Order: sequence, then C-alpha cells, then structure tokens
Amino acid sequence: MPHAPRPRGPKPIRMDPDRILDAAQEVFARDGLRAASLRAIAKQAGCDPALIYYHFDSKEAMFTALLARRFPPILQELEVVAAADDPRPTALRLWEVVRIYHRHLKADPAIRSLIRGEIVRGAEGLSGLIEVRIRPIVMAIRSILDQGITRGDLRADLHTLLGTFFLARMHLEILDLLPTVLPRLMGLPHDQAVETGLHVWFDLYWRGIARDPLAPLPPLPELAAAPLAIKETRP
Amino acid sequence: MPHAPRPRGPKPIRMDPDRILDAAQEVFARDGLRAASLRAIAKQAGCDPALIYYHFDSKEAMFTALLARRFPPILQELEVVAAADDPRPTALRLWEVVRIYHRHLKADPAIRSLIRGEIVRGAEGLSGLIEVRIRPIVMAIRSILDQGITRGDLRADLHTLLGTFFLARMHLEILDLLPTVLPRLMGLPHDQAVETGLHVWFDLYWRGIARDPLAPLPPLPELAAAPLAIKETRP
DNA sequence: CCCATGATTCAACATTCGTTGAATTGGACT
DNA sequence: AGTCCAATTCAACGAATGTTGAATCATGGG
Repeated sequence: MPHAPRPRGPKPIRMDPDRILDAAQEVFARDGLRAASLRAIAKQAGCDPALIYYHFDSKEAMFTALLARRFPPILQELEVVAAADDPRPTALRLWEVVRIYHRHLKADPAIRSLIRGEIVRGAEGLSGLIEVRIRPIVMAIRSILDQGITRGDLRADLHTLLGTFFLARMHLEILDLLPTVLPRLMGLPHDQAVETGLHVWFDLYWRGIARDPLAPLPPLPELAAAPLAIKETRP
Repeated sequence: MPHAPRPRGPKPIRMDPDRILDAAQEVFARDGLRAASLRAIAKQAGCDPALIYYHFDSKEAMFTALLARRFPPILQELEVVAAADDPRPTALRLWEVVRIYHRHLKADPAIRSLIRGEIVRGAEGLSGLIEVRIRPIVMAIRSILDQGITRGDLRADLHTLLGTFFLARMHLEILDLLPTVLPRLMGLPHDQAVETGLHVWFDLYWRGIARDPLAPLPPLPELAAAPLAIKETRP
C-alpha cells in the first residue's frame, strides 16, 4: 500500500507564532510538559510539527516563550498593590494579591503544573528562567507582609518569606487539587470548591499572621471581578 | 561489529520482588512516574527489564504495589493518634500527625510527587487506588479536628475537611519545595529549611484553627524522634 | 514573467519506550 | 542421572518521540 504518496500541501494560511503558543499552552495544560508531544501541539495548532521548529528552537524554547508571555502581566499588577504608599489595610491588600493570582492562574493549569513539576527537579536551564520570573513575584508579596508588620497590622514575629510561600503555594494547591479531590473525597459540589476553599483559606491564613487574630476581617471584594484595568496580551 | 552475540546469563542470584520495588521507588523518585523507564528500574535493580514483567503485570502494577507497601503503616499510626479516647490536647495530637507524616514521607519523594502528579489528571485506574489509600488518612486527621471542636479546643466554625486539606497539603509542599526553592530564592541554608518551615507553618496553622489563637502552644516534641514503636517494613 | 525569499509540509532518521515470546539457567525432586 | 519448573535473560516488535533536511507552496519585486 503506497498510502497516497504526495497530495502536497494546500494550506495557504499564515500561522502566527502566538497561535502556536496558544496551542502549546492548551496541550501542556492537558498533558503536562513532558508528556505533551510536538505532534499533539501541531495538531492543536493546525499545522505541521516541523513548522514549530521554524518558529522556535526546541520544545524547551516554546516553554520559556510561554513563561515570558504570561508572567509579566501578573508581576505588573502585583507591584501596583505592593507599592509602599498603598493606604489600604493589609488584609485588603493581601486579598487583592489572592484575586490577582486567581484571575491570572485559574484558567491556566499549564503554568501551574509546569512550574510545580519542573521546578523541583531543575529540568536543566528551565529552572533558572523560572527563578527569574518567580523571584520578583515573591518579593512583591513579601514586601506587603513587611509593610504590614511596620504598620502594626501583622504580628511582629512573622516570618515574611515563609508567609509568602504559604500564601502563594496554598493558592495553587487549592486551584489544582480542590476541584478534583473534594468531589471525589466527599459529596461536595465542585462548582464552588475553589471559591469557598480560597475564602476559608484566607480566613485561616489571616488569623495566623494578624497581630490581632480575632479582629474581624473587613468585607472582601468578590474574587472574579477585575480590580484594575490592565490591557490583556491578545490585542 | 557483531557486539558479542550470546554470552548467555551467568547470574544465579534470586531477585526478590521487594528489591525491584526498592529500585522502582528510587527511580520514580528521581525521574517521576512517567519519565521513569523500566530499563532504568531494571538497571537499578541489577536485572533484566523482562524480569519485571515476570513479577509484575505492568508498570502501573508496580506503582500500585508501591502504594500498597507504603500507605498502610502511615494509616496505622495515624489511627492511633485519632482514637477518640486520646486524652492529649488537640494541638499536641495535630503535631503528632505532622511528625508521623514527616517521618514516613520525608525520605520518599517518589510517592509525594507521584500522588501529586498523577492524582490531578486521573491516569485512568490509578486515581481510584490512590483514593482508596488517601481517604482513610484524610478521615483520620479530620476526626481529630472534629473532636477538637467538641472538646472546645478549636473554633466552632472550622471547616474540618478543608482544615485537613490545608494541613496535609502544605506539609507536602514544605517537603517538596522548600529545600530547593528557599536556598535558590534567598541565601537560606537548606539544611534546616524543612524543620523551620514546618514549625513556622504549624504555628500559623494553629492560630488559624484554635478557638483561642493567642494562647501559647504547648512544648512540641522534636520532629525526628519516633513517637511510637511500629515495626518497619524491612525485616 | 520570473525568480528570490519566507512560510509550510513531507518524509525520514535515530532513540527510546513498554511489552512479549522464545530460549536458557539453576536448582529441587525422583 | 534425568526431569520438571520457576526464575531469568535475549532479542526483537511496534509505537511514539524530538528533530532535521529536502522539497513544495505562496507571494511580492524586478
């Protein structure tokens, strides 16, 4: 069977590298970085696998390009909240951090699982880039905690670096695991699993770090609504 | 080069299936479930890849056998602490949970990352088994929280299921990420990263769930020492 | 009209993987 | 000594993977 040797390509559409990145993000989210194949990404993008190598150097280069596209907007919003002259009470600023994190990462399991999976074991050059992307984010959140101590909102003996780690990591755990674990473990409806999980978590976390744990939290804005008008990446 | 066609096997040593599981655990811990190859496991065990198929049905069967070997001892110890007639204050019992968790999972990154990686996206039949292994553990910890509420040690509005999730998951995050992330992110020495991380975390967590957050914690036993004499798996 | 050039596809390479069937070994029992 | 069976190894299969070089298409400028 010569299986149709050469019906050569009738596809005169230009393929934007951003479209390939979109496909890569989707496949990475579905299968994880290691299991995601270039052929699957190419099929998702509607092009030939070889075309990916025309626009990117390798699979790893696609991942770094993906990071470069997703992280700066997050950092940009966080640094606004972390500005030293922000007059809002610390609880509200931290909740704003939660909302920013949530809005950017909720619908993007790719980066969540990828950071997680590939940061532990360095994946060679990848870990360096992740570090470059993540360190400023950690520093922004941590500065809010530091300011909270000097303002007298937080307990003086708070370990602000670990406090940042706890806040950010548990957020990702809630996003990643609660929707799949909670319904299977209990009868809980998974619709609002993430929302209620985040609220309960923030209440517990705040009692843990506040100078006065029993003082009630101020009313918290809803998670979903966008707090700041920032232009999105897609024009 | 005919590369030495048939120097057939001069290896008359018996291979205990447990030795293969040991090798699998090591390779799984190093490379992750998906990336770990049977050939690497066989080389680690010092046998032929085909021998693995004589003792186990498949790669997946090895993983479930690994789970079956590691989880029951953890559950056994947890259920002792969770017994309803345990008279110790809730804070000490929860700290005991942390110690048990820590002792069993600290040196076993395989199960930690595998549970994490393969539970989110079901990996077909695997997730069911994981659920069978994990649910009793969750229930044991949760019952301590429930008893803590009725005893008046914990806040009455505590969401005990989410509280269990927070305690267990953050513990794994600390074990997995702190040793690699903290030194790279700061200059922190990674020797005691896990120990200090766990202490700071437990202090924050306890303030979050206690009825009286400002009451000081009782003195906590050291993490490393074994609290109960339980026979280990290797005879 | 032609040709240079960028964009895209085809087909294949070399590896690696999980898995399997046949062959071989080593010892236990008769 | 001979035989049987469990344990182990050999060699290979088929599939999937990342990657590459050559070929084809589309298009715009001369």
